[in-house]
Amino acid sequence: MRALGPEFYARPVLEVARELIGCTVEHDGAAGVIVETEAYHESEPACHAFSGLTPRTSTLFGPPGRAYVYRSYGIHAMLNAVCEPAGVAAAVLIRALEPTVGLAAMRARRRRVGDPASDGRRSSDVDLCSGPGKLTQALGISLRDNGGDLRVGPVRIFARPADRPAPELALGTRIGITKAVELSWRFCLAGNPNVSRPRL
DNA sequence: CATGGGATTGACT
DNA sequence: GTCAATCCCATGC
Repeated sequence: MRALGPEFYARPVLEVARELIGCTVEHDGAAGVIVETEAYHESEPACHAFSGLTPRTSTLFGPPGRAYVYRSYGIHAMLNAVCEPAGVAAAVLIRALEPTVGLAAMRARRRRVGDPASDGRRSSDVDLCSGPGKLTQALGISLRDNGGDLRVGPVRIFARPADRPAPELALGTRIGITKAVELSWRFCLAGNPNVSRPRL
């Protein structure tokens, strides 16, 4: 498998968001195929970089092909791929994966600590990575991964195998935002059960 | 320096 | 369907 480099990400963010569907995210021995993404761009108010360069958004304004990881609701880490040329702030939020490698490690990291009653209660493995906070927990991705090179790691993204046809996509509006809610900048692998709710 | 608000999730009614 | 948890950081005095 080939890790994607800056030339892949240094393009319009909507294009990258579409083409990341079917690619593979890997970290610390666990991996999954991307089945859901959202695009964010400095020109629209839902993007963290809308109000300019701050310490928090510096990764977004930096070179493409890096990880932008931030904390949401004080609890969850969110994984994004920085896109467009350096100086233009844009990123693709990775929202859901189909788990492929390291399922046991994912289950262990997703198991709630200090709650033995929850062991074995998981309905199925679609709960492992079916949301942006879930997949970072399952893969062990944390804020320390912010700014890391997605070609080199520790978090890496690999190209979709060239011998397979482009997947059929469904698109809709982005989830959990209060501004620019009308933009259809969410992309899903049509019919995949690992997509987060609401399904498209 | 104090305050307020999330690109969410899981537990509960 | 409702709701709390929890922390980083942007903003404003």
